Amino acid sequence: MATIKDVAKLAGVSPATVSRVLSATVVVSPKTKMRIEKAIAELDFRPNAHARALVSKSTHTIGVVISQLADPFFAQMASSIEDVARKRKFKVLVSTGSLDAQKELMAIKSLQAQRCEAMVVNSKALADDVLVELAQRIPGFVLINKLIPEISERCVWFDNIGGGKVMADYIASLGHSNIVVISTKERVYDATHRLTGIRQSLTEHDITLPDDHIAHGSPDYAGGRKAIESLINQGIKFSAVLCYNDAMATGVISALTDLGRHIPDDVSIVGFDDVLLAKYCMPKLTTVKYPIDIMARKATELALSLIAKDSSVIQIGKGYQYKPFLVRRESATKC
Amino acid sequence: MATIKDVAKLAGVSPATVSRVLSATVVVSPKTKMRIEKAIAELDFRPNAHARALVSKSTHTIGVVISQLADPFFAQMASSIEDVARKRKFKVLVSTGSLDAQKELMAIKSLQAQRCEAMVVNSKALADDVLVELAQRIPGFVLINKLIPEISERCVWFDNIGGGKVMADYIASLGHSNIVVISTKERVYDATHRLTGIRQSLTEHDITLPDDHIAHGSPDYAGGRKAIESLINQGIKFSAVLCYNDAMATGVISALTDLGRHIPDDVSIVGFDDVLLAKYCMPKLTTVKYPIDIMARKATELALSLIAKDSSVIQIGKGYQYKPFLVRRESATKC
DNA sequence: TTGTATGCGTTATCAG
DNA sequence: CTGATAACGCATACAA
Repeated sequence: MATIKDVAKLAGVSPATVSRVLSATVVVSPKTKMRIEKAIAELDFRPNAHARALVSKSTHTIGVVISQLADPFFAQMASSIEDVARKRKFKVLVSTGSLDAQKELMAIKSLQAQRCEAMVVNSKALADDVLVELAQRIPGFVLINKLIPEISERCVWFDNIGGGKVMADYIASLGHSNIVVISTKERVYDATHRLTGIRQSLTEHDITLPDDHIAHGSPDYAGGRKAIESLINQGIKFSAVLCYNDAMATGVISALTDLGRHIPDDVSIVGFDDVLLAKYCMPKLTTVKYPIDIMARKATELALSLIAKDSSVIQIGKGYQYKPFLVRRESATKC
Repeated sequence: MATIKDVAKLAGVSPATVSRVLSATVVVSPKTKMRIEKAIAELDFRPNAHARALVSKSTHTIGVVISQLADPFFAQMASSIEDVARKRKFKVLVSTGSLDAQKELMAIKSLQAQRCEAMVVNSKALADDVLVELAQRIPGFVLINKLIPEISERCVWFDNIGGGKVMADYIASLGHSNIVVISTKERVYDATHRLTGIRQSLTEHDITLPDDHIAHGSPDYAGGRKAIESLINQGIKFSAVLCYNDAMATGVISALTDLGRHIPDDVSIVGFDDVLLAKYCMPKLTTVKYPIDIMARKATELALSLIAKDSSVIQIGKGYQYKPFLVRRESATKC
């Protein structure tokens, strides 16, 4: 690929002048400018971003760390980040961290090696103190899935406990008292927090939730199926199912329907997240809204503002917590 | 951030020696090696990828161009690419091109500026000759959504015409003859090819498909709803609906169900793509499998092999066409 | 085994 | 307005 020297030679000027028309920061005579632009086009020249990064010490790149891209929830998140990044002329580097602390750290280190200026990370496995250290070391580091008090101004998070409450409150208000919970062990924080919220709410409503009314599974369709089947096989009776997420809820619906149970007449089901799926499935899911798109946008803007040189005002806030709310659709009804 | 010089100074050696332990290509005495590694850890040093790229002329980066990340289909594609890339220690740079030729070109140019060695692009809007030129200029360029004869060995594509046939053949074999098609105008190639396949099949079965039996909409849930509603409002009768994709199919199911029609007893519906959604919705979608995960893996491997220096054997094939097949689930039945 | 010097492609500083 | 020249951080050919 052609370099700035080639362009300079072809246009009969010095590399410095070519650089000037590229950055458009200094005035160049219209004549030579035209000549240079012609040479650029002719050679199909593209300024080497690495050389630029090296000398300018700025890469205009934002890194994204998520566990997996294929999950609609994370895809939505990545998409929102990409959207605001692109509008600000930032490139997006994606690194997946699975659910493994080692891999997550590798992902972040790789992003550091690329000299990403900003970083939005959804960490499932890294210890808090490691994340705190990382945040201190990396100026544009923003955490998107949890609050760590020491770096609260770098956190954007969702009130999962409140989310658990919302779903349990609703189902209690519908008159249900035989409730089961489909949870997961794979996304530690989220799941335990949601469960905590559920327990709080149920206690307030004087509804008991025995341990054997809680089943675990992988946080997807298959996991939902298996979990609800295990509950049924144990002979547990229930009129309402509170699910860790929408995907599991669809698995529950499917398993129950196969067994001849009607949703929501026989059993009410509440999901969590409100991914696209929730609107598409039948019956449409009543679920708890997790505004990941808005959160991802905010996180990206936060990360970008942290590294903005032109902003004289540095805002140190207390972070951004987002609240859940119920989306009433068709999968839950009165007992 | 610390540089190689800082490390060298701290370890009491020359930068060259540090570089040697980093690349692990030349033997360094165990003692100095240990000293250097200690210094690296102490300074939390990360080799600057840009400086490396500049001098080594290799970035180990693969670029991905897709129209949008939020769509489950593209998310799956990006995920598969990322997966094989990571296993080969390649970074992934994502650029979205919407459905606009200008933006797609911008996305590719940006990836070029980053000196991506490989590129997997799903182009919806760029003209074939532009793509051919791009492929010729960029060694690791692979097209994932269509065949362009001039660069067939750089193409991985799906037989959309065959896919249209598969769905129409099936619905015809079930005895349906009043068929409507829900298509879209937003993804030109795919949609017209699928429609072509449908027409071919129907002609073979002596079934007519009047133009007013074809409705268009955005390729999503809402588009499916609107399209089928417009058909109904026109008073068109049908017992089977062939949809451009699964998302539209769910919209159709929803609209029809709202109108009291039962799926599949009253109306049979066939989707396309077999995204996750198809398994989750109710009734589960009978659909045409589009093996995007396998295709994306293949495309990535192809792109990577194109730039592999160590492969003495260069395979010039005729590209990779993937065939559709029907996934029979619950949304279609005998007339 | 290790150190020195050079260059990768750009930008920025300083003269002219 | 334009042209040398140095510097960014690293890898490598060449010396030692």
